[in-house]
Amino acid sequence: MSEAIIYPARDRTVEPGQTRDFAAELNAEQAKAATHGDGPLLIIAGAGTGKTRTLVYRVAHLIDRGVPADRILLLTFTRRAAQEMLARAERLVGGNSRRVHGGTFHATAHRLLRKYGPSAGLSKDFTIMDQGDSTDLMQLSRAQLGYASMGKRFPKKETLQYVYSRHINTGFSVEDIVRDDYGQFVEYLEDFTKIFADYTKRKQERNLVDYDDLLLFWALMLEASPELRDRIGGLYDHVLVDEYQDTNTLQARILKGMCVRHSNITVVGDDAQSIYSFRGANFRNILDFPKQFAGATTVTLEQNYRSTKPILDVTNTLISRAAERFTKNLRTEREGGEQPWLVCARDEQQQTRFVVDRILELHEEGTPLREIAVLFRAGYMSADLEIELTNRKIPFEKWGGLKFLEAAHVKDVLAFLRIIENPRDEVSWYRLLLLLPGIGDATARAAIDSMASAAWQSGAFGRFSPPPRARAAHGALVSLLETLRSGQTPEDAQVALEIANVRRLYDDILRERYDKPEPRLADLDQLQVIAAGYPDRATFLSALALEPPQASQDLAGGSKEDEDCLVLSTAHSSKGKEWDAVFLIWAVDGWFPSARCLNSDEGTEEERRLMYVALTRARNHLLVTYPLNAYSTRRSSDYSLDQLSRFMDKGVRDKMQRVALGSGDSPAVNVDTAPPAAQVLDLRALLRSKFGATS
DNA sequence: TTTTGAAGTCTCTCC
DNA sequence: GACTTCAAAA
Repeated sequence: MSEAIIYPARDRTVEPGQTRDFAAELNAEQAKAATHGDGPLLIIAGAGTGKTRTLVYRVAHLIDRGVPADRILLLTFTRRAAQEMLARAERLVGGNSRRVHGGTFHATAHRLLRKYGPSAGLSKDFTIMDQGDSTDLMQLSRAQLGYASMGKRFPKKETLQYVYSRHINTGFSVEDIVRDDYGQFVEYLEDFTKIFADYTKRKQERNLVDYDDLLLFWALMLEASPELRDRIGGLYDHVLVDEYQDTNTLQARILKGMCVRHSNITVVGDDAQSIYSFRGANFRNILDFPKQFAGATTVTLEQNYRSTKPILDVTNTLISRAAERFTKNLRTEREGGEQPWLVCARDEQQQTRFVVDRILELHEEGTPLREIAVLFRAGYMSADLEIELTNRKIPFEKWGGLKFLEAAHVKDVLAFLRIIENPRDEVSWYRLLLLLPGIGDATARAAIDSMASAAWQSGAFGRFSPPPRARAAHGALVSLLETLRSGQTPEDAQVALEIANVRRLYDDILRERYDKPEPRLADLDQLQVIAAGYPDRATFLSALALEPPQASQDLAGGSKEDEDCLVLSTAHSSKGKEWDAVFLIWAVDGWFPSARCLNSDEGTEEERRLMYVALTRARNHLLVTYPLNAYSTRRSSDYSLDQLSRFMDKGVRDKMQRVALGSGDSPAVNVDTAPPAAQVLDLRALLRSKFGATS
């Protein structure tokens, strides 16, 4: 399949001074959006309608028009999206576009806070906490106020963190959130407030900033200080926002503040693809845009360039069932092509085998592995598939659901670095003190209190006198910290060296704690490799919090850009991407949609949109599979594990070719019609592929 | 006060 | 099957 069919034309570079022929390279609606002048612009862009292309051309148009590149701010949802867009803009307008400021809301907030935070009473050397750290700190607040040992039904630290975060991001009152989502805890409403107050105080005292603070402080700088609003808002002449349907109220406030002077704001989104409500996103944000920004122009993109008609027929039908919809059905000129498959497998193993076999078949036919993706609702659902791919030596890369930085041993090592960076980092102190033999909760708290009363001087921990049984560990830690503090040689591998030093103490602890330490030690090796790529400790720690590596390959340090390898991804992480062939596995009711999202209509609707996102990633081949027997005892529950996802209703199924995989070596059977020869699978033949067969 | 072992709780999505 | 929490032992 040549790219020319997928896109109307390639992004074309134009010599300086030359005018770009938008009419030739974009369709009418795209061109209208790209060449829009000043003032608010809302682009409703359905899946595959050239949203990125339009945005990239708009950036090019602005630069052509004389807007300095570094006065354009491009906010995207993920780091990957930002990189892709800036790379394409560069191809279009040349290196000049590299000066466009781009990134996620959080990364941009971080950059601005480092620069302007001190003018707003924020210490310059604050530490960023990730969600796990916030949860740990919430636990400290919870315990401090004596709630840890209250009745069993007191909300857990995760619940507290969720309510807090939701409150900040949506602006809903704590009371409303608790009533709506955690009715059983209404009696503790006052306690929620008390804990949040303590949590907030701790963050300030310990110089810590959580994800929500990044956004909140950005908004507050704009709203509470006319001077800062002028300085920060004055940095940019144009603000462009991707995936606007996934922004929340707090982010809308930020945008309002950033554009208060010029109203040059462009947002792109698709309400049918809003899938981040758990993060406070509200797709009504996109509908309210014209209200928020008076005089907004709206452009709707409905011409799909990605998928074939049979695929679009399925996805259009799927989304037509949504309770509320604001975009129309998409149309395509890509007639013909393979009808999407709906494949029923006996069990997980058969599903896995089918997917792998079919992947090899596609690959034999000339589809590069990189053009094939397997999608699923949650990260763990690909476990069996990953094993099989490894056995068959098929290279793959997994997106989303990566827990590398959340792994306890990685966080442990980072905790050492963080207390060097920020001696007041209570979360890290507590974590690493508990690692030491002879130190438990009580001693750790005593040590922290002692340091706090000594104003967190660097020698404070050395002067703390631990109980006798912890004396050895205390001494070892003190000498390690001294080594780390004194080692200020400005070498390239400085952070990596620090990690090596930490590991002299930590590796033994790790071996002591885990039966199988090898994989964890290997993780730490990887961490050292990553660290070597950063100039200094502060940059390294901030980058890890804000831009966690997308795939495990990123972690190995080497870029695998060139390598042809299959993509496994959660449905969430697949957004914004497209592949020639897309498999969706585990299309089982209770799995996708996830059972825990089915209590509410909103939850169900969001799951439907999520499946829509997943299926609209496909250009030419779409295969949905579901095993009949999950035969695991993963969860005893009242929903049935062996039914096809409710979203694959009759109307959707009728537009697919339905196949039930036979048992053993017998060929697959089309359940709708007699099996035509073309659909019979030859599993044996596939085993002879170049990846080598299993026995 | 720390450690240890046993019972109990859920499983996601992401900056 | 991994992680948390609780209660009893050291």
